[in-house]
Amino acid sequence: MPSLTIARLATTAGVGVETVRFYQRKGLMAVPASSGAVRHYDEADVQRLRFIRAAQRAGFSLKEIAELLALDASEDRARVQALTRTRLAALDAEMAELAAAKAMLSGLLSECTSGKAGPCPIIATFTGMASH
Amino acid sequence: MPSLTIARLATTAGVGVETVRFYQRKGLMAVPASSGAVRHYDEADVQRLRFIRAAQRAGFSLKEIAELLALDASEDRARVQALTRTRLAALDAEMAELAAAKAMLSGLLSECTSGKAGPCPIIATFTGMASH
DNA sequence: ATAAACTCCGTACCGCGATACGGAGTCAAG
DNA sequence: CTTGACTCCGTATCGCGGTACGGAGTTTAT
Repeated sequence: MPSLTIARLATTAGVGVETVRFYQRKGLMAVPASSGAVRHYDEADVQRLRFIRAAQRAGFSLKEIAELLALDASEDRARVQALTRTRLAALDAEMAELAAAKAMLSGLLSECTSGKAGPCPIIATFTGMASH
Repeated sequence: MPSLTIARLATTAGVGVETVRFYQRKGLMAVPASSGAVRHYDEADVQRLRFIRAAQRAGFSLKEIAELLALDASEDRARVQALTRTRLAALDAEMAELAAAKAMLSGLLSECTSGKAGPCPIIATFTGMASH
């Protein structure tokens, strides 16, 4: 059985030791029972940490991730699907926001590049497109 | 001259009174000189607040927004363009992240919808695609 | 067997962007 | 001319996601 110290666990999963402890405090990971004074971790813990990072990249909060982790072992497909659909919708909204922001900034950039002299009309550019 | 109290300024711009004060403390807005005990605001302040919200939507931090506001009156087109280009690049990166997250979640959703019974393989789905 | 490195655990602190609280002063309506 | 709403200002607190510190105990290499 591959037994890791907390430092090896952390570096394997690409996080800091303090972050692992933080996740333990937040209930995202169990603190393993220690036979002795030093606690040991295994491959499942690495997977769990990797999952947490991936879910964060998908925009889930740590609280939601805790729920997903709890759900992983459960049969509650409906709940998982609900969380997932909610997040997908949020992602679509965020992408639309980003697209709008890109358009705005591109506009500012061309305004600011083409003009000859004087200040770029930063505030005017933004507020003109701020209808949201 | 349209003179607004802080509460009317705030609600007109769609923020809270405390938020206006917060921005003043952060140097994003000047505290107007008061003739008397109550300070007065005008349309330019509303524009400024709207600009702040728009710039936030574009992903600028308050610190960067403070710089943009300072730059608005200056002739430093190069600096404005640099900030803008940096933010555009960051937006592209964020959009790629979101697209990847969408793909991941869509995968999970179909996994979880199609299967008959038992738990959805949440962790497995994420960690399998976590190559990033 | 001793020094260096690591672990454990609690607690404090960080940056960000707000939001809340509370006392004193002020302003407008009845 | 009082009452109630609003303002001013300082300071405290919040939620999020960590990061840092420090003392005591434990492993590991030499």
